[in-house]
Amino acid sequence: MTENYLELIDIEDIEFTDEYDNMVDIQVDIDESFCLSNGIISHNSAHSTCLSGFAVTGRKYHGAFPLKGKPLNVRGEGLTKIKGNDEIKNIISAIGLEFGKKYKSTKDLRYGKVVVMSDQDHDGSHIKGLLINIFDNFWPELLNLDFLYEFITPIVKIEKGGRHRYFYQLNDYKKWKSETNISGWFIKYYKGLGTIQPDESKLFFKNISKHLIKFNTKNRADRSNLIDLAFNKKRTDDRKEWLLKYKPNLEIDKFKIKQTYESFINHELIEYSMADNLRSIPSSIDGLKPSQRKILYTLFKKNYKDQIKVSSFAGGISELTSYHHGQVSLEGSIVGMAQNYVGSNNINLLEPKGQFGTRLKGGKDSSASRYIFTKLNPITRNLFIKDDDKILHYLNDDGYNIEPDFYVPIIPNILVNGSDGIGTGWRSDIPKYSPMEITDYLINKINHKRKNLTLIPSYKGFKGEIIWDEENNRFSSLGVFNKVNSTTINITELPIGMWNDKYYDYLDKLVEEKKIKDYVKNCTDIEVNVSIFVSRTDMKNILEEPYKFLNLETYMHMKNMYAFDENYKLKKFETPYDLIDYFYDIRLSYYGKRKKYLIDKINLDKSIIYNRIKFINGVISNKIKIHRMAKDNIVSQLDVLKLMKIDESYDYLLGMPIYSLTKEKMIELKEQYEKKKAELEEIKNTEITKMWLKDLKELKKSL
DNA sequence: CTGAAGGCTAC
DNA sequence: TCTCGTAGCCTTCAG
Repeated sequence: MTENYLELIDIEDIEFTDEYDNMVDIQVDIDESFCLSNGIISHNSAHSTCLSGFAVTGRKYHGAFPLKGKPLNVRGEGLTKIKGNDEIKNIISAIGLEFGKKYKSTKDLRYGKVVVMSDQDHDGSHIKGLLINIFDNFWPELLNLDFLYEFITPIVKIEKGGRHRYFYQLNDYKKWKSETNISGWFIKYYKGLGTIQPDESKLFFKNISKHLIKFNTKNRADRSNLIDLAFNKKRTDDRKEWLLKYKPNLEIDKFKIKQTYESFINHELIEYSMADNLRSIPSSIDGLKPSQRKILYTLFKKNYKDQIKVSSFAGGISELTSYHHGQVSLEGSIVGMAQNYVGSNNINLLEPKGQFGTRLKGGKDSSASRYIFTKLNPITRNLFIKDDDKILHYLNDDGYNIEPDFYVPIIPNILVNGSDGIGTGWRSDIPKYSPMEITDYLINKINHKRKNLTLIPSYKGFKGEIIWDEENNRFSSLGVFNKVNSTTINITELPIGMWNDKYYDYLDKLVEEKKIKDYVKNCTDIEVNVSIFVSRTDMKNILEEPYKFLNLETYMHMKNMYAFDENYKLKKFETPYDLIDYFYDIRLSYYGKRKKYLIDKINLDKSIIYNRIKFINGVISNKIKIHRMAKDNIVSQLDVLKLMKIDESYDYLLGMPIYSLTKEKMIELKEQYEKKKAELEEIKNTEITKMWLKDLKELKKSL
């Protein structure tokens, strides 16, 4: 994790030059009159970026304080929680702030300015926002006092020969790239502050005034309202509206245009919120979030022969797919995809080899990623067919092809494994359904059956019942209990999402409240078996509303079935049938694409064979003379005969081994040609729905 | 009615 | 090295 800095610097007003020459940083001596007070220094690794800088500026007037992770969103939060938050406590004591004080100047503070230094990425923007939120919430007057700044570090560095240039805006870099022949230029992206080298930190701190951007207030009320829009936990509907108005590519050049809080929220923070949704809410077509898709893509592409350690696998994914986030998070996603205990996955696309967690703790009992292994579950390729790999739209990360925007499985995986995601403005909850039933539903739909199946959520290995609750517009999952005798109840299944540990807590409470006498657990990590002992009189009451009393009921609903459509617009689905209908048209069009791809491929194969036959025939019959001929001469002979070229060359003919220039080989090729011809006819005559049905049949076999 | 908890990808 | 904290939304449940 890269640390984010709340950097405390006391300086006089800084004159910003209108023109910032970012070709080379200009060397300027640090003006000590900028600085006034003591610094606060932390002790961990990323802190060194700042400390390197302090080697130039001196530490007398600068203090740096490292933050860990995301700061608390204090808006609407109780004072007890806020005052108990270590991070907030430290920030307040470092700056010398007091709750409830209305600041007219920064004289009483230990620092006259606060500079936020965070990674130049989406989460970095979020952290800046959360810090702004703290000040606006408690000390809004401070934000009118030229108090808050951000420290800007480059996003990209380009180098050639002795020359180098830093880019601070992606648009500037893109513009340069489009206008320049980039060959010979070494291009380095700064992902996180950790990329910055110590001598570079020194350079940036030497020119500190060039790197500080002040946050300005245009209008105090507007500012506070906008910050409230972003961080008030109750204003999710306003945030939906805000995000629906999002327009991409509105990067503001902070060096040329005065940075305001308003523009920060509307042009920078909003990018985080959009990205937050993109990573948290799945695609309606493959049911995957980007990190999961990267995992799958890597498995498909690398074709590991054996199981691979989860921690090294995560490294491989980062490398291959330009995953720019933390390893721990990615490892968590791998583990999640391989889990197969009741309530986790209906089809675990990855196989768990080692302890990946159990229903006892809802998967939280998985072992560390360096101890556990995984591999592709073979059935995954029955869902995500290999022939489709060629027709997907692959994303591009700065010139490298990475995973596709979405896969197109043969059944809507989003319904198979469901999804939970929490974004900004929206969350997405999609229950799980039986892959077998979805497959049958699709087969019926393809065959235009009038009456189709009714789909009810389904969880692999679940022994209880799932029933529709008309009154509450939701499904109930019910555990399984048994009255053994007049004082004993035996429980053999817990409802979906009720993990054993959580259930024992509940029973402990019942014992404490004397609602039951005692209980005995005989559970394994797979089988539920709990005996509950009660009095005869209590038994009667319990059996009146057993599921409620025994806490054996959980719910699942279809109120938040949001997923991204094929254009990555957020789409709401009311029922699983909606999702299938949407999926159906897209999948069918992809069968069309697959068919076209296969026809083109077989056609090419056929032409190659045909031309080889013609070539061999020519050589044998001496129509083509190759003995003692220069290559150019052979090529012109082939030109005359109008043989096919591949990539502007005849290499696929001229590269044939000598021993294939025989009659026997020609006969063999003729057989192959006939085979290809038949194959082509067959595929041309196969309706795409038939192709689909064939895949579905294969899937059913492996289910 | 309010507050807390849980789920999950990220810091 | 491991454990723990934070965001974001929505439903459910406890107080």
